[in-house]
Amino acid sequence: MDVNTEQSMEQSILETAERLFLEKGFVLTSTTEIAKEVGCNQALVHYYFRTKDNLFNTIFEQKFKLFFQHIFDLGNLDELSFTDKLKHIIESHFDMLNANPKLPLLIISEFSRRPEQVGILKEKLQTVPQKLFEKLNAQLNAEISAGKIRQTTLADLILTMVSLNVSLFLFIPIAGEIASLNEAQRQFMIVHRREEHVNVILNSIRP
Amino acid sequence: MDVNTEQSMEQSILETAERLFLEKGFVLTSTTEIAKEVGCNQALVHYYFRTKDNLFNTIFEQKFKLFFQHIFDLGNLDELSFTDKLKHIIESHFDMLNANPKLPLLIISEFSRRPEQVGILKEKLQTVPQKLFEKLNAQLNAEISAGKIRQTTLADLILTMVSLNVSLFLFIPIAGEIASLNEAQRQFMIVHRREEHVNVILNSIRP
DNA sequence: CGGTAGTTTAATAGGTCTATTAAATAGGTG
DNA sequence: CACCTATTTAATAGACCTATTAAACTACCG
Repeated sequence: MDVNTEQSMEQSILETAERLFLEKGFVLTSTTEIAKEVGCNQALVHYYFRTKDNLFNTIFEQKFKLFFQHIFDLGNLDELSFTDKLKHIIESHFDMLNANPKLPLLIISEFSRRPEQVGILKEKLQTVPQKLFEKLNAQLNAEISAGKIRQTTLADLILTMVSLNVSLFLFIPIAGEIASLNEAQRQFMIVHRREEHVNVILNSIRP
Repeated sequence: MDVNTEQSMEQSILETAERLFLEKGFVLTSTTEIAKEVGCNQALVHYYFRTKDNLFNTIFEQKFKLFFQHIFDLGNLDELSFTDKLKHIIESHFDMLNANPKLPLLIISEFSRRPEQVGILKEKLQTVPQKLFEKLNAQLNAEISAGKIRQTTLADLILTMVSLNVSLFLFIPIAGEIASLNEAQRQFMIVHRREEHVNVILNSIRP
């Protein structure tokens, strides 16, 4: 088989399923529809993945990791000041979401509506880089002690960042439906808010 | 019929449907299940509301209004400074969400996943109090001109507020599942973040 | 060329869901 | 009581969904 030009059915199913799950969520995506989009028989989906839950978990283990672990993956720019590191983390987290704008809703809905099922992936997420958190935390506390940053915690800062970044991409479809944003307006909003999130957070930690 | 002690079936169906829609979303809630919880025949749900879509729209027109219009409903504390008004708006918005913690996910998922259906309610939301927005906006611009607040827009401030407040209640189920928060920890987090959201926003607008 | 393992399909069981229909029941009014 | 309207139920049509099974197809290997 020509591996370069023609992908395996298994791979096609995976990619189509990923796209559909992200677009419509777990419940509204049927194995029948996945098969139709791939152009294969519906039984083939079950041949490769046995159950719809399996297929979902196979795909989104990786997505969950992306979503949760990305935050600390680049806090190791050692030479930078805390503020510059923070700016970098915010922008990089924002960019990750911009590249995966439908990921937050999927993760939030699946966690909220089918916690038992998604909880299976829980232990695989526990690999949060504790080390990097501790290092950043130490640097933050040093700056607080030096009176350069107001009293706060790293957890609060991260929660604020994730809240701002995630919400933007959650709200864009609503804004699109209600305020009828066109593509240019949508793009402007994204660029503008990227800056604004940095401003808000950096301003908010001044003493 | 004893109206005081025994509600009508129609009312029971409405209340049960509201609870289930909020818990599990539109797709995962069936008219069969609503009927079972109410203790009536499934056809009765359709007798009163004809379709599941009707039932959903009947219930959530009011919820949508609550969600979108609450923001400006109390910006009319004329004597307060802009900063104090803003603090008041943030806290009041937060409290509304705390009283309806499952509302944000429902609204966001339904808008994102079934925009056609929910778009029907769009025009009913257009009644945003333009007047109050303009008044607040004028006051903000005055303070900016006076150099008391950094350059920003009211829309940005509101988006930031909604992002912070909404996200907290979106993330709590996830935090509960992953970090296994108990009820006391959950409550502490809510009280703490209510203060923090005010701090972040008010600090962030200093010049 | 025959066999064999892996892939794909057709067919279908068994379940649930929405919505409709016709029949049963209840409650009030003349 | 007889009637009438509004409510409630039982039954079911029709659609779709997940998962399984057995049969067909393909390609490679000896």
